[in-house]
Amino acid sequence: MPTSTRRTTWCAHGSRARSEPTRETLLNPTAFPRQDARTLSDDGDELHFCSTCAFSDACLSQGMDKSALMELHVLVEHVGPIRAGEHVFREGDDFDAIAAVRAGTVKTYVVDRDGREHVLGFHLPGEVIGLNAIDTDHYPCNAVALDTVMLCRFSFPQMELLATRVPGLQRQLFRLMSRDIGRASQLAGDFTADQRLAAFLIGFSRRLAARGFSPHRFQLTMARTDIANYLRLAPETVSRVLKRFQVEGWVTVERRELQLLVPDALEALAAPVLRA
Amino acid sequence: MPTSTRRTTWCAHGSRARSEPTRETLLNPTAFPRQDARTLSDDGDELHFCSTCAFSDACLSQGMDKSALMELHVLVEHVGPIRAGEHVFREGDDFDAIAAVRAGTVKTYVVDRDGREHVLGFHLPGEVIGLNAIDTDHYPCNAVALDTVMLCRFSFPQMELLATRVPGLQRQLFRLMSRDIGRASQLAGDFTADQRLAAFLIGFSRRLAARGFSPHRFQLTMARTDIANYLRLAPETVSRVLKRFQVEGWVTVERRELQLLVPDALEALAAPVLRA
DNA sequence: CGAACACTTGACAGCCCTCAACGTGAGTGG
DNA sequence: CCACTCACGTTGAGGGCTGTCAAGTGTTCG
Repeated sequence: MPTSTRRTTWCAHGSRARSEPTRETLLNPTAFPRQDARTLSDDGDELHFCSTCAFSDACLSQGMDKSALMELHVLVEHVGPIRAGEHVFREGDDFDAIAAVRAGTVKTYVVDRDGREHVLGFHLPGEVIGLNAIDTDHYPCNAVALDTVMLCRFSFPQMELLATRVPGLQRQLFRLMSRDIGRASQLAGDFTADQRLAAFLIGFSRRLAARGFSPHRFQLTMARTDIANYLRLAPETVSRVLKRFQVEGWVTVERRELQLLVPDALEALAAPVLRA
Repeated sequence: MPTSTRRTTWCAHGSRARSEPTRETLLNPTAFPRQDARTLSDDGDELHFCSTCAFSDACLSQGMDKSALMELHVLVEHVGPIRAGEHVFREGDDFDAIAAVRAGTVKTYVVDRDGREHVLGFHLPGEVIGLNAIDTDHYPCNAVALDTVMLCRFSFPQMELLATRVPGLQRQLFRLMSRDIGRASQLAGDFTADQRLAAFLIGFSRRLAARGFSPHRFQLTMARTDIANYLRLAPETVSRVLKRFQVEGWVTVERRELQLLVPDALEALAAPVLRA
């Protein structure tokens, strides 16, 4: 019943923000101690937010003043941990918030009426989910945690309001959405299985690198089936192509542990997809 | 040279705005006379803009006050006519404006390094182009007129600025971009040629209907090759499937003139694609 | 230890792309 | 009015990529 109105399952089974701000705290942002920790796993409880956060660019580089920064900070609601298999939201839920992934991987997907699952995307730390729900006021897809996930939740009505006062935030939202448009269309092309998988691996590697993780050795947090449903291939094809890459000596694959030995070869394959 | 910085070709061969506002006019929005004409081919020289415009919803329904409406109106620069085959912008051009199609059809596409053309979308009257350029500050694709095109051009920096003062406009921009994300991902699925073409025809029909045109009988403004490159099919396949639809008695096709006889049959086929 | 699940590997078939040739309509110039 | 050109579209034959089906292996978890 996709048309029914129903409450979001946000944080349905996860614990709430580890230190839920009291109303007094909300009105007194200075209560948050300033820290300079910039580790990948920081919990965001400082003015500069999580260093991995998609909004940190907006905050730090766009000349956002301190008061605006604090206002954004007050909006944040820490959600999690959400365990693997638990849903962040489901298709048809009322849209009321977007979220930045703080840790873990979120998969967004839809199920068509034939029961086939279509994976829309995998969202890594620092990336934002929920932007495609703005148009219809309902989430048009499901979002599920692939491993243990921590989120920064932002009420969208409040975010919208703040964006009118903070041009840097508005601009960052525009950029994020614009980026999603491009990313969504890049896999729409008719590419071979090899090209698709190479593009997936290179894209994954680049996104990890952008957040400070190793681009050469990383873990695939999703099942082969998920990759297949994302790339519009059969799971068997994913398996076969990965094998072929391994035989070529371009990668090593051990369960979900992946190592890129010859990134250039994959880049060459992926070129038409990534820079189509 | 996709990395080179180069001026946009906006209105490269078309005539400029028919009544370019003077600086005084810009500062005196009341100089624009109010009109109530709401025809599909109105030229937008009134407060309510073209009735087909994607922003008219934002203006009229979101409670935008009169002064804000006038400010938006002042931003509009009428561009055209642009003749078939002329480009609105090209990949790599500096991004400085978005545009609403006022009349005609615009095709956006990219050419990969193998020389193959990938059509990203067809943009009908009332729809907006250029939103996917915000992220990189350069247009990531080409935009070409398929027939005689008229545009409403909006300087994006000015639009952004105005959006901070007019929440309704900001919201409309968010909605438009959110919609594009969804639309871009819906053809990413692995569907049969029949499903893709049915979805294309139904989608085209619906979009025309939304702007007041006949949903049952319309003209395909693009070549079979364009449709094929959009749906990731071979032109021959498009031809064959269209033929099959015609044999089934679902449509009549005469060159680019198309008539939907049994929309339900096509809807059924397209269902997995449109509401995947 | 057994069951469920994820993943791999193999055989086969089907959809659609490729290649090729032909038909058609619009525009041009004689 | 007609011949010509050219782009666009159609139709046919053949082959390749990848999906489907099936069986087997390895891993996790109860």
